[in-house]
Amino acid sequence: MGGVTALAHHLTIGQVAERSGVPHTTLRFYEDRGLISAERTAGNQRRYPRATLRRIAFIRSAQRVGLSLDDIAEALSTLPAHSAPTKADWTKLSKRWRTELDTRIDALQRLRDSLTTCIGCGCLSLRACGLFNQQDQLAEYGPGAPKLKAASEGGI
Amino acid sequence: MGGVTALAHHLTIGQVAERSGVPHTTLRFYEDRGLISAERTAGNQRRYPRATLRRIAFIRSAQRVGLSLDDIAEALSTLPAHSAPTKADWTKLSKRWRTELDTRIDALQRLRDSLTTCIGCGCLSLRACGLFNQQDQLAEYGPGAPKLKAASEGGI
DNA sequence: GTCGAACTTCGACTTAACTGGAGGTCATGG
DNA sequence: CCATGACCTCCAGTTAAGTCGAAGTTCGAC
Repeated sequence: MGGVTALAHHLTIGQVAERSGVPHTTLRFYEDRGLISAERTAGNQRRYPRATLRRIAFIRSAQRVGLSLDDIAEALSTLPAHSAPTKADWTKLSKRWRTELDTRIDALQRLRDSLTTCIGCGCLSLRACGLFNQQDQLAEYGPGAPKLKAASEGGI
Repeated sequence: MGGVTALAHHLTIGQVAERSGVPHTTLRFYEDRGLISAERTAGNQRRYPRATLRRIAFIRSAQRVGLSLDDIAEALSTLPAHSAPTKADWTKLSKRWRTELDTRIDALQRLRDSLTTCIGCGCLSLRACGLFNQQDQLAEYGPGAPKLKAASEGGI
């Protein structure tokens, strides 16, 4: 119960869980997957630097828009694990993701617009619309569960 | 092997699989989940109306942008299962999804822009940026695996 | 120095979305 | 009429992302 104090800039897992809204079980899971990391006390307990909160916010944001933890882990690997990222760090990350995010935004807009445009243009079959055409080109990039083997040119 | 003929506007599962690019196993799976349906021959084999191809294209598009099969199933339940959807059908579907899709597009753009904007404005902590703020509001809307229960406004 | 909350590991379970195999049935060109 | 390939059902396995519980350890306020 009492006041958990802990060295000002080192947060316990419970504190991080509370502040980030991410369950502590999930934080350990993220650690397993290499998304975050922590120092340990003499007694083997985790202590997180504040920068971790930022990392977690980023992870959740990226997840919300449909990116996998593997993709996110790869991107995050370019950021320093324990200190606050520098401008250069962000720029690097930004470059890698820009295209990927643009593609996804495009797909979403396409879907949304198809719902209207296809009606407007009378091509109810969708056949001439972006919806269909994208389908073919992005082909196996499709849905998201198992294997996802090849995955193409790696870069996210 | 030979020419699989079948009544012109009724496709076999193999034909649908080939034309849609979706494995036949997955087509049966989709049927279980109520996403598509088929008539049966006297011998109990599936025969799909052509409109099914459109449904499948829609399903895959929606999945690609991160919607769950449950969400998609719900939306599709407003469309006629066997005939081509009418303009009114599409309009109904469109209305239901518009907001949802807009929200997702927004989140994506926010993430993308955060990668640049946060650098530009110097708030490397992201704390003042959309990334963080959205987090709270969309809260439980978040990641996608099990339960998804209360989740609360945790606040990152 | 002790007591309870918070922490530790580890392994089993869950959900979503498939994927694959076994074992049997249907359809059709020769 | 029969071989072969496409189809059928059922069920078990996989991957991703968690989630839960047991059993034991550490922390820190009293």
